[in-house]
Amino acid sequence: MLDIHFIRENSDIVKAGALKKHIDVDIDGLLAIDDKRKRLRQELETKRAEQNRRSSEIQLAKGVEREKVIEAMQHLKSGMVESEEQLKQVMGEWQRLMLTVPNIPDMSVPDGVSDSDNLEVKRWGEQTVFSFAPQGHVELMAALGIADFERGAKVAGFRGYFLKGDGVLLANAVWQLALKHFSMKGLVPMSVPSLVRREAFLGTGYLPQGEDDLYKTQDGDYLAGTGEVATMGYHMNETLDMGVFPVRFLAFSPCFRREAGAHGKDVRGLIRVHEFFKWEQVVLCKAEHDESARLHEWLNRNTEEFIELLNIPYRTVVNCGGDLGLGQVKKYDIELWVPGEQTYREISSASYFHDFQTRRLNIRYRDIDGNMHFPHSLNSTAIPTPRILVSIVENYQQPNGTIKVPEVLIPYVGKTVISGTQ
RNA sequence: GGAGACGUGGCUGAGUGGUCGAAAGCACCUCGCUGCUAAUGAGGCAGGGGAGAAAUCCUCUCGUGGGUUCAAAUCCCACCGUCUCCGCCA
Repeated sequence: MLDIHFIRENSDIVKAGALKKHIDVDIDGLLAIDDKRKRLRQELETKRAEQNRRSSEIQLAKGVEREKVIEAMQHLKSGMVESEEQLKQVMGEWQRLMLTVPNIPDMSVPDGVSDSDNLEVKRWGEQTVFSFAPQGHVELMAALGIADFERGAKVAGFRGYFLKGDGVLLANAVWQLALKHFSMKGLVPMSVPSLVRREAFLGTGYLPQGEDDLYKTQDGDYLAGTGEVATMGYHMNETLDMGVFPVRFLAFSPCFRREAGAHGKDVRGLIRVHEFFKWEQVVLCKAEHDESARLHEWLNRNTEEFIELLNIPYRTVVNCGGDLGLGQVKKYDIELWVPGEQTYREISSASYFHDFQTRRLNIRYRDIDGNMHFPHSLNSTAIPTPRILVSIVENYQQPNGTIKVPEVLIPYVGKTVISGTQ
């Protein structure tokens, strides 16, 4: 959510921002409603002031005088009911519109409509060259018996999967290495809920617009698609001490995604699944743009370093306006080389939001002068499993269909080659 | 699933119809005292919105939303949340 004062004073910038994000929003409509809201409020406040004045007179008045004032009050009050009703209606509309106003993308965000317009800003490592015809991860893993997609579908339905034997070891090894790598950066590990109340989804900006992408329980809670939701909810409705910044969390959680709009996409394998696990970096910092931008680079670099440890070729893109979420100011995606598809596939997403989320979540802090501010928030994937396994097994495959274990994972996997689980 | 209790400022916690946006303590800030630290004295200190150059003034907020009343933190209703006990259970 943006500050209404900011929207009023910078309506051109807000409109341009929405345009860049290809999001339809009625700023003029909002401003008209806001005028109405201000006017009604003023009227009502004048009447209330009158009421309060009279009310204190009643306390002092005695006898007949008192009766007279009370009667006058009754008239005054009936005149207020209508204004109150009107204001309530206007407020409802106002709030609904406020939730639709997107945050403004940074100057450095390129124009574009979809992820195909994202701009590559970095490329690391050589695309893996094979002396044989490389296989895709589905065939590789199924043949080794470290994943089972057929039974996955039998039991869990479309996009279901089992990991098995060394597939589990591999996933576990990634988790452990991630825990070590990201903790050493100063992030505090946290195991966070996936089953979360609606409030935190509204606060992070996943609702009200993203209802279709979420699984909902019969109790009205939702299954989170990312640990970001619970982690941002952690300090919801709190006033923080300035000394805590930057707050840096490393959240681990199961993630659930309906993939409602992705029916034809990535129908096989571990790229797009309904249920996975993710380490997520979440940061709160002082309300300063430079600090946000600096930490954004830092978060993204943390993940790049992790991929470099695994020694998998990747590229980093800066997402175009049309590929940004409602609250995001700027976003980097890291994409790993997937030999089976001869393309780079997204593994990570790092974004910052300024105070868009903290406003909605009512997270505040007091500065040295005692003034209240909404801190800035950022988040970035640390690493998701099992998607990361796709790039690991495909890039590390050998002619005989076995998988070399990446050097850094050997201590955790306990072997150098994955040669099959029966 | 059954029964009950509770929800007040950054925190703890008092407050059962007007003089309450709210005692007291902690934390914090300013000034004073004090070689330093510690201790201590005086004062200040909730948030949102509006008017104003400012001082200040107006208004709303005691979980949320309704209701009663001239007047609600306080009474009534609904909802949300938290806790305790019993039952079940990994």
